[in-house]
Amino acid sequence: MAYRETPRMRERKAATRQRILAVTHERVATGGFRNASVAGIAGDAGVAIGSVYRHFDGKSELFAELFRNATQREVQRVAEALEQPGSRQQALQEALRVFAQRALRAPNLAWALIAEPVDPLVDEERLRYREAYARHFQSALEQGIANGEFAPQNPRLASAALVGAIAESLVGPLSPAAADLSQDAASQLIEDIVQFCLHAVQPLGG
Amino acid sequence: MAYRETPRMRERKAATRQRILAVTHERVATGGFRNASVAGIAGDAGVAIGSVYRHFDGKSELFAELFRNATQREVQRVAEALEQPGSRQQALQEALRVFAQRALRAPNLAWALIAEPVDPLVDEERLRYREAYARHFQSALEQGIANGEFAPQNPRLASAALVGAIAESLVGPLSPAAADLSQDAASQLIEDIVQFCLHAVQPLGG
DNA sequence: GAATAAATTGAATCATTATTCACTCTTTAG
DNA sequence: CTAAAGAGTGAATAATGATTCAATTTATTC
Repeated sequence: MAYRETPRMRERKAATRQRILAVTHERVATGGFRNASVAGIAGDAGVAIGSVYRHFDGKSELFAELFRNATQREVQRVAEALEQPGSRQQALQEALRVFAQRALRAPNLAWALIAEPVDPLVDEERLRYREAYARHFQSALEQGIANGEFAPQNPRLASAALVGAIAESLVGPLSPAAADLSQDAASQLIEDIVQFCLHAVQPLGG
Repeated sequence: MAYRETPRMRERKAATRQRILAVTHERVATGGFRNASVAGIAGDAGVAIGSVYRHFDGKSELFAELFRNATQREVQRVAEALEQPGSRQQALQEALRVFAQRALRAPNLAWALIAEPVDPLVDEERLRYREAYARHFQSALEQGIANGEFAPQNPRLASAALVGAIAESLVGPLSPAAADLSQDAASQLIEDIVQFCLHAVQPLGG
């Protein structure tokens, strides 16, 4: 026998794998999954096309893993905001702000994660992603409804509607490109959105 | 000279053109623009592939025209509801209901019109479509804000958020497939959505 | 019926991308 | 240094789907 995988090689391979994921992220964040061809990714990562297939079983698997990584981070941030003890209104407000801020900072990425059609493997991940959001928002809404901080309503639907309202406001073609917004205008937009969403779930009494 | 276009032929051509548009609509309503290949369209319409190109300059133009037709109808319905005189709340409620009902009845079409990425020509039309919606919703909101029926808010943003909330609630993967809903469940879903949206724009006092 | 012009056809072509695989290059162990 | 085994390569292949166009058919006029 002669060749055996060493820690050195294992690390190097892991680094390449990471690099491929990183440049894919870059491409998706710039122009969506459509913009992420295998040839382009390989080029950006400085490896041959075939090498991408050495690290991933195929484009779908690469995309699915990327999606999982990216969304995990997003959901994590929102979940943290919602897990703050105390007023459900304040927790929801903060979570919405986090969601909106992150989406506004990377609108193409947000769109790719929320809505862009890609392929069945990614769709599966997306389902999990949405369910994760729904779980968090929904439970905060349920708690708030129970303690009177929010109006009685269908929490599952409201959670979807909140996500939709934010997504459309931020990434829909109606909104000016995020890049063109001044810092102030961006903050104002986020505050408007958060206000709209909070208002939507609050009891009519205030 | 010998051949000259006669009314008979003109009609026949127009009929074929219409048939192509109709089967394209059918396909888009079933599985989105992705499902509408030129070969499939030609087959459905009972003409050769090449004939599609006799009636349309290309797939993009065919799609753009189809999109224009389909959205015109949608916007028209919503606009009619909003143009009812009297309470802005009631008008908005009715318009939201119409929007939601139509989207729920043809969720794939709704998704194709609202969000599916297709090509730049369609994107242009989509921009107009959204602007048309925005104009109508926005002006109703502005009137309602002015007369105190709605809470003071950014009407442009609220209009986008309303569209997003409905779209996500209805066509997002969280919602069960529309086909599986009983008549009652569908009505309930629509009422919940309308309630959410109305609540979002109402003054806190009620 | 013959001549003409337009309409129709669909196989061939072009374009785009994912995927493969025979080959070369590197790394490792002895 | 050499042999073995894995890693890396990228031209070739495969799959999909839009578009073209030479040949054919059909409609019209005289």
